[in-house]
Amino acid sequence: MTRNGGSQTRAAILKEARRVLLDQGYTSLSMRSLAGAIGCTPTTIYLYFKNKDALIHTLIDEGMNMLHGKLAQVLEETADSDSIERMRALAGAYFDFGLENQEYYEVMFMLHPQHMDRYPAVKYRSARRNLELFAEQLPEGPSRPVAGIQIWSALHGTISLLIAQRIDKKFSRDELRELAIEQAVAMVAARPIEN
Amino acid sequence: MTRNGGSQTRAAILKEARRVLLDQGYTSLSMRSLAGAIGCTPTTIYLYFKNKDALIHTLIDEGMNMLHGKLAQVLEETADSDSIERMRALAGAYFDFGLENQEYYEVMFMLHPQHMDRYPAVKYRSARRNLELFAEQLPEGPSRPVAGIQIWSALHGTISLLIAQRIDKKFSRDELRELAIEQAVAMVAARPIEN
DNA sequence: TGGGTCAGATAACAGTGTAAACTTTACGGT
DNA sequence: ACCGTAAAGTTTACACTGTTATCTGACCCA
Repeated sequence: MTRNGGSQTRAAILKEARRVLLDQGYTSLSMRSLAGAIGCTPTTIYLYFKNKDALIHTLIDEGMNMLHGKLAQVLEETADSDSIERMRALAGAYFDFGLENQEYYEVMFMLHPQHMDRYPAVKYRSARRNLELFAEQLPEGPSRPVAGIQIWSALHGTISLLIAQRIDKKFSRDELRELAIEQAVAMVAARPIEN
Repeated sequence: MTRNGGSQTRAAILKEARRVLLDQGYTSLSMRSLAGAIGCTPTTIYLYFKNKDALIHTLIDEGMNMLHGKLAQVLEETADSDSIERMRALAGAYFDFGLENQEYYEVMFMLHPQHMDRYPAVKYRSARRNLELFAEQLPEGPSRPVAGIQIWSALHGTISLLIAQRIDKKFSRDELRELAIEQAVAMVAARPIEN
């Protein structure tokens, strides 16, 4: 490969990795095919990423930031609405992000924990930031954080089962989307659990 | 390998596959290590299973039957309870099955759709049977089937995020379990959506 | 002119799923 | 008792995978 000052190569690796991830899926993302596509040898990638997991972690980070950008935008657009309408928009945006960026969603939330072993704890910040946006729409109280997780989990359940193709095709995505969103909305109105 | 009449070998393959799946996890389940453990060559396995996916499909089937057995037992035990109590027990049993048989749960509901491509459509029956048990606890109506899916999805969301280790450890499993179950129960009491 | 440093390449190790061709074993019929 | 056949299992090979240790070549600076 012609030398180009390092950071350009790193960028090329990530660009191609994104492309493969979206076009062919995670399974096709191999260090060798990646190197072949950008015109370098596999070992060159190891100059910029400690290993394949580190590369994936970078993609996870990207995904988390994309998601945060989208959710933050929704919050801005619904600043004048009530918290129910805001949650409806937020849940809808999360759902759509998952299905429109399936391969990103997969590495972000579905990839085997083995690949997360070396995921630096610091980086979870960008992930947590996203979830807090859900919790913040809920009435204050000691159970607010866990209720935020619950909303997220339920949305994730539908999305991940759709992505994993475990739901009978006779159920339409729109139908499932609507139901998942309304369940999230219901938790905004619900009285917080006292304890 | 000493010859033993075929079906014994098939049984040995499945037994060892189960063991590896539960002890070392899906990632460690390789045709070669499997063959090594039962004392045959990798190609012998191909006499009994078309390929690795076919072997996994068999394990998925096993898991589906295990799950069905457990849920059916719960239904028997709660035959005299009301539908709310029955759903509480059902959801709890599903949740516990997922976390007590993580590796089974993974291949059943979380494994990449690529591995499902060749999963014979007929076999989905055993999967559907499980989900219908949820729907049957709901009030009758046109939206009953999809509401059953919704209950299942929400439960799956929490379980799969726990298995994938994407939930902050400060949230206890019991807390998340309770919340997930109560959300399922809430759908039994809810008025069905009229349309 | 000589070092040193950094980007990248070579070659190799250990592993993966899978297919074609080959060998061994067991059994049923003459 | 023998032999042919079919089943059961093995050998060998292909085309992949992630990863490492070692080596090469280019550039900058003293």
